[in-house]
Amino acid sequence: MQNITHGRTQTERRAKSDTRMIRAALEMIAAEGAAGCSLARVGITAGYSRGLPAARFGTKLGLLEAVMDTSEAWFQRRLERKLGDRTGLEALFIRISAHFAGARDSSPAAIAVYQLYVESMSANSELKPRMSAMSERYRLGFRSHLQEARDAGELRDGIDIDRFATIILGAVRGGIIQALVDDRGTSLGQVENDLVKMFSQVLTGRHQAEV
Amino acid sequence: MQNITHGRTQTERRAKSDTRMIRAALEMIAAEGAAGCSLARVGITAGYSRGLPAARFGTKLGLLEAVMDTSEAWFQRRLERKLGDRTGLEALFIRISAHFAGARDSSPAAIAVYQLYVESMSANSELKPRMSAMSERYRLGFRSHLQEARDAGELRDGIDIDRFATIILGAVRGGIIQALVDDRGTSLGQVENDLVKMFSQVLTGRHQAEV
DNA sequence: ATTTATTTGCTGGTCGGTTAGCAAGTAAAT
DNA sequence: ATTTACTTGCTAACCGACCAGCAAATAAAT
Repeated sequence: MQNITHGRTQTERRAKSDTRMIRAALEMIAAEGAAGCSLARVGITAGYSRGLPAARFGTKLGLLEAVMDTSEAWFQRRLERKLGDRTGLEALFIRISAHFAGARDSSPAAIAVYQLYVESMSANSELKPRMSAMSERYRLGFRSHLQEARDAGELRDGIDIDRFATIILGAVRGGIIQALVDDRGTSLGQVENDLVKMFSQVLTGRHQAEV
Repeated sequence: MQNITHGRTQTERRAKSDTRMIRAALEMIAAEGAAGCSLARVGITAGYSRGLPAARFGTKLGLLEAVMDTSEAWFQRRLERKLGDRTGLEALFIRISAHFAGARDSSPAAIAVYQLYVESMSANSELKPRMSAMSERYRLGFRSHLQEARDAGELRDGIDIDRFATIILGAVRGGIIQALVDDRGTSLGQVENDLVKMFSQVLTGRHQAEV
């Protein structure tokens, strides 16, 4: 094994091996699903031994949870940078775009999280509660923008913001998954555009200018 | 092993073991994903030996393909019965409901197919082309109703029926997956109702009577 | 109708490969 | 010197796939 530990301090060492292993796991999950992502291969692919992932994350579930946490943090950072101080409907559409952007960059992080998301649909998935909690955080993100939009008078009457937050998140995720299954990247932008236009019309009650 | 071969003819025997194994596979996939569905356990659970699934379906991929074919045929039969001779927007909404109904019945068939659907998102999934083809058939189902609706003058101007078929299928599947991940059955009906209302408004251009 | 030949449904042993997880040991930083 | 990062040896379990062979069902021959 070569000397890959150029970072001198222990904390740097640990951080470096952590990120390398997480990255390897992300790509492996994105390519073959969670089942195809084995602890041993993660260690080797990251440039370490086959035993390190188990030593670091304890169990495979621990590794998957670390993957989830890292990816969600990465998405939230990117989202906040894009959002700036925008609020209301404008922020809502930026948030929709951020979800699509994550998938469009073909960033393994986004694809892997979707993989884990859908796999947690299984009845007895150990990461189901954690995934459910993450979904609720995403949903509340949309909900907060809808609340801001209502306060700013941007919404037509009769909009149930809780229900619409659910619908929007579901439609966004469904569209992304569909595009990923169908053919990589082809219609992702198209679907994003159409969804934004549709929700704009539905939420405001009037048609938007054709683009 | 009990005498489970009450059907005397070979064709009956084969049919019986086929359906029993497919059913076992469906439940296993629904509960633990495709990876957790092993050939050996399928055989045992179905009441046969662990070697039969491999002898019958050849490979694991063969079993998964048989599962897909069976489930899609089941859904299509149910759908046609519900559709009757309805066309246009009415048929569109019935079709949406049929997708939700499949999931709501908690029928393992529906859940297993969703599981396979999302797992085929993986880059190198061997059943990706087959799943992609099935998605296209579903999409064309929605598209045909949109075409009928346009011919009947039910649609407002400016509706791209190809794009909308994509959007509708994605939103339906996304909503179902979300409900399955979140909590079994709670919001499935709610999401179905909201989606129908939303698409009704968007496609016709006018608000529907509140329910 | 009875016997014989052949096919078909099904069983269970086995093999090579992979897995997660643990324990013991080595290398590096403090 | 002691803690921390990391590697290696190992085990028990499981996987898909292949195989030889048994028994029931079917076809052919008598």
